[in-house]
Amino acid sequence: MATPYTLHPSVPSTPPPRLDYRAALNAEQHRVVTEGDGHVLVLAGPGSGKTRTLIYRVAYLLERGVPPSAILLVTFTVKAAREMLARVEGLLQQRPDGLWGGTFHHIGNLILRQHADRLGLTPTFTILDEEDAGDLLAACLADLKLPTTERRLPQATVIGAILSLAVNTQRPIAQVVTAQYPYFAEAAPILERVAARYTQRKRQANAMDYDDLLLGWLRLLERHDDLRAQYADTFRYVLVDEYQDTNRLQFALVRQMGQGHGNILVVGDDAQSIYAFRGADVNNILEFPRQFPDTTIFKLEANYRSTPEILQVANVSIQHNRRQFPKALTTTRPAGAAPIVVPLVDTRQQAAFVAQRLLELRDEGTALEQMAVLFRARYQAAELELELTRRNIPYVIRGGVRFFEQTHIKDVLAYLKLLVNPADELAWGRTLRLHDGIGQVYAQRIWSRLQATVDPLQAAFHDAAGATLELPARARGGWQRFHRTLGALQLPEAPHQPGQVILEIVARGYRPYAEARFHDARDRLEDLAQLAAFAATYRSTDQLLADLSLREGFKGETITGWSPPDEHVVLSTIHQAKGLEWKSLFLLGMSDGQFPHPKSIDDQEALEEERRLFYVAVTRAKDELYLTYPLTRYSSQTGEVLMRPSRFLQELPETILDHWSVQVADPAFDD
DNA sequence: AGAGTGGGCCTTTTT
DNA sequence: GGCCCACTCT
Repeated sequence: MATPYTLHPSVPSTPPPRLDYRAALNAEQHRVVTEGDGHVLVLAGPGSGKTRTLIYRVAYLLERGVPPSAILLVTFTVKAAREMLARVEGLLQQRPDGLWGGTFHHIGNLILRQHADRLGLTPTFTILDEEDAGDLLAACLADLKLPTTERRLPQATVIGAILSLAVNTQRPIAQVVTAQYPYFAEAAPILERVAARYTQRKRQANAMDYDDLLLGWLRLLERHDDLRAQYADTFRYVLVDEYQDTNRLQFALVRQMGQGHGNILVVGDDAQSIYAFRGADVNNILEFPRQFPDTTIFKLEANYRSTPEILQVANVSIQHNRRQFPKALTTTRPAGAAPIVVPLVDTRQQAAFVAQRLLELRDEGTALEQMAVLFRARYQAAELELELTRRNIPYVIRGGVRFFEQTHIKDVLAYLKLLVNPADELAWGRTLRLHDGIGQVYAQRIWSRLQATVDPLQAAFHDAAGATLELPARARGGWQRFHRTLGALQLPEAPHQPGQVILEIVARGYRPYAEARFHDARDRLEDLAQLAAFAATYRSTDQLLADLSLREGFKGETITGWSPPDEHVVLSTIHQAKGLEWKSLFLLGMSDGQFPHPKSIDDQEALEEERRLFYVAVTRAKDELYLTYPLTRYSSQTGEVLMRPSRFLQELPETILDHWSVQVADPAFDD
């Protein structure tokens, strides 16, 4: 049996105090917690205590004697799982050891490591991230040796996106292409061939991409009666958070995991379904009662977050959507101020206004922590960032480059990968190419020689001179250096602890390489030291690699010594703000042509999704909401273009909004 | 031919 | 703010 996700090692503790569920929950939440058996759909509006309800449900089950290992709690992100388990621990004064909590991918990984052989892999399989998948796809494309001039083909990364969408939505490739990428319609048959080749090469490399973690998991259950029985026996309660953002493949998994016991409780809000672009299907939640006809529906409609004025804007707006569960959110909070619409001359003025207002609010006593600025698309924050820097207002922009996706991190991890999984051709290629004289061509040649042997690691180890590799002098020098590093890592006295292995790799060769290649080598080497320190908390390298592959964590956020300035305002896309709340909220770019996104306006489904995004944005605000938009936009062709307010504003009655007319002083200097 | 620079353009993102 | 592409210089 897999080791399920746990927060900490087990520690014995005294029996917890029995919880007072009545006092902690409202009537409806209480019903969910105590009557949540069978197929249950919990429609939880924003700010309705959804997470609270879920953790009390888990606590309730545990208190009633359900073993933690019989509970499967699936969340949208690793972070959400961690937070929930920590809160359950806080409630029960006891670690819910053995509870299966995490993302679909996380659970899939745990299960697949146990039964990799059934899929023709070994338990040390590598997990490919999107970049790796793209690289392998590019190689597959090359395998097909297509005449380059003949047909217009998507880039490897685009092919990756198409294949991924096909898997996650459980649709044929041709259908995905027709619907989402019509300009590549005639390439569909070639994409099928690329996909087949890709599957083959992944198996050869003992590798799975993210989608395989779900697909492989489903296949295990569908094709192996013993495993289906085993897991039906293991899990007696399945709880799924953020159900509105699940896709069809995930639905199939939920259904499978719920077979037998029939205890599937899903929590979500159809009005907050905002991930269709990556395969989420709002029909999962809308159709849940039809998929499981004995479903009990609970509605959490009491909002504890926003003022009535803010909630009214959200409620009125979302009513313009057709397909949804009817709901009537009510707030428990006293009246406040109406949301404020603020037109500005242009995006610069918009940035200046926001910066100025942030400072005013801070002077009036609102900490920067309690304020955030949201936007539809990342680039919309560029001017604001300049303005905040100019005015010395500390900020944190959520997202950005992920720590583990940076080149230098991936370079070093590639060494670990090939040690754990010597079939991993991407790891070989990547590490080989770090050496002088070895590029795409010679890396490929070396790998094809190694691949032909029984044990590539041993083969590499035994050919110090590269005698069998037929390399030119310069590449042979690179090979010898590579060989020395590899050899040092395989000596009996070589470190096994992953943190030390990383230090060894850096000391052996990556340091000089990084110094020569990166102008910011010092920072990157510091990152690697942080990585080593993080890795030192692991005993086994394969565990480390699996965790890293399935981990969110942005540069600066997770394991580096960097931490945000004490006081800071948050800048975030609306998508990344889901689930969060702030006292004062700014929403930028509320103009037609920016929000809703122009590509969505001709498609009812897409437009409704944009409106849900607006709904998510508005409901992040507790007390104050500023909706700003620039009146003009510059276009290289037509010059200055006048813009109208977003249709999401125009479709609201004037009376529920306040309107400001402001003039902001231009900053004195331009840069 | 290949690297270096500048301008235009931009959905959204987790694993 | 960053990426991609085009254009230019070596």
